[in-house]
Amino acid sequence: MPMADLVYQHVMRDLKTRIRHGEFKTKKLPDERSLSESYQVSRSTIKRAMGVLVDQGIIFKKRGSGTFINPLYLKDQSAFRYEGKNLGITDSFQIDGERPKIKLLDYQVIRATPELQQDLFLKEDEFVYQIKRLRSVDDQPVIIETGYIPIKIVPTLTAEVVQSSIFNYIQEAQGRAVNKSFLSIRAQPSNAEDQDLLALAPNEPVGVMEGIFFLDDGTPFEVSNMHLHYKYLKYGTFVNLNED
Amino acid sequence: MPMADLVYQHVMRDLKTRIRHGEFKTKKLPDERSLSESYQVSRSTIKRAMGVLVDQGIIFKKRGSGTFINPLYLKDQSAFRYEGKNLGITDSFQIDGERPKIKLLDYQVIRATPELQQDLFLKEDEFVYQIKRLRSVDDQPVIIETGYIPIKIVPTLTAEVVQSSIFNYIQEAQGRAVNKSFLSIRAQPSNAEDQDLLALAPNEPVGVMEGIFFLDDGTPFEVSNMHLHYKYLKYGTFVNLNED
DNA sequence: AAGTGGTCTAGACCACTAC
DNA sequence: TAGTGGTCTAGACCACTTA
Repeated sequence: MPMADLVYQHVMRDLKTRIRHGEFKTKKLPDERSLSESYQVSRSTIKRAMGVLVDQGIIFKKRGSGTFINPLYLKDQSAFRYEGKNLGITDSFQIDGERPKIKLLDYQVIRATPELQQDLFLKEDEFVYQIKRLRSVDDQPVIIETGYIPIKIVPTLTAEVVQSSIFNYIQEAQGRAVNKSFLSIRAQPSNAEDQDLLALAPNEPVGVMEGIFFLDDGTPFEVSNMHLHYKYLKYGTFVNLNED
Repeated sequence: MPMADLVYQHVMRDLKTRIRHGEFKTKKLPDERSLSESYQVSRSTIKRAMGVLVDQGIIFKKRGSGTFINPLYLKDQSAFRYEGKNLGITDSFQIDGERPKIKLLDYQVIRATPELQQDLFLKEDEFVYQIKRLRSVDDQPVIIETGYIPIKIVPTLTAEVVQSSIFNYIQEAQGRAVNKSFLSIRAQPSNAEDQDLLALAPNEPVGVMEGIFFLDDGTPFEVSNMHLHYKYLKYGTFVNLNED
């Protein structure tokens, strides 16, 4: 991450920190004009910073009254570990700031199935990498991930690269960033492999996340199927039922 | 719906229509300054309108180059049905267009627990309805839902209303709509009650969704805890991996 | 160098809430 | 009536892409 020192991002992060530290006991934030004054930035910038927190479900606003902290955020911040839109998925997956270890389970090139052809906009007889990996945090296996990437997009992929971050690799090698995805989330009973690799009891389930990841020019880059240890499937999101 | 005639929403909808009608064959939209001119609004307003479309995955921007239409949007708009809308939650819960049957399991008024006081912005000694319902589709039990609603918001609630749609009721009775929610989603092994009510085998899990629903003025309206039959827990969303 | 999107400002005016 | 968030403007300046 560039970690730019944009003003609104700085304000946003600072507010988040102050919220987490319980500074606003009344659950009410200072009004926008005061914040504009204290941060020495324009009110527009305050609004933008707050807008991110609203999208993340951390705060909400009541016109005429003020800005309030979402009680759920204070109650169970772990549910916000992925913070709505900013799900750190697959390559950039992080838990408590620590990058998971990766074990390569399988790595080969296969002919794209009809489904993959559709999802990745491939023609018949095009090929994809099939990459199966196990990610662990603190020796706790967390995700079994099977990814499919068209060889024509990353013809230079190697087994070595695949054991770290593919997203970083394509960013560095080609200057193209992965910045959007479509995700679908569900749950199901664990199968034998899940139980084996994720150290699950037979009655414990897995979360299933299927995603299509896009490059910044809109090209579908990867289809990924993930089985998550159920304790790590926690998705918090703010849903605005308007705006369409 | 108020369907306000906000400028940025008008621009947003107009752009979406023009995109759908294939007006921009080159996949490139006019630049922001031109649009500002042609719509006779400020560039900021153009940016805001476009921001909504970016969030919806319909367009994407490349600094220095321009604004482009996501090819996936033109090829398969159905994949873009978009978030909350199909989520189908609680009252508006729908599966394949069919409204589920509701069985009332429990209905009483209790003193708000400290946790509920916090989530619903209640003072001590305020009361809430506790409503436990089982929803079924085609005789298949799907959701065990326990909801908590402050009596002061809907003092006229009855057992009869509770067996259909509370959201519709408050909309009709008070003209207030539920239009925002914060949801947290996870999964866990089913307990005895889950297995009994949802007809689950011991190894089959439940999806757990906890939500706070807000009225259009920002008032927290309901806290809901749902146990879903795992086959009906499916959440799809667009994720922007930037901004954090 | 020209064009395009990104950030930020300073302020006007509106809509709603609380007292 | 005072306070708060919402919308919109007009414009400055920056960063990146393309040529």
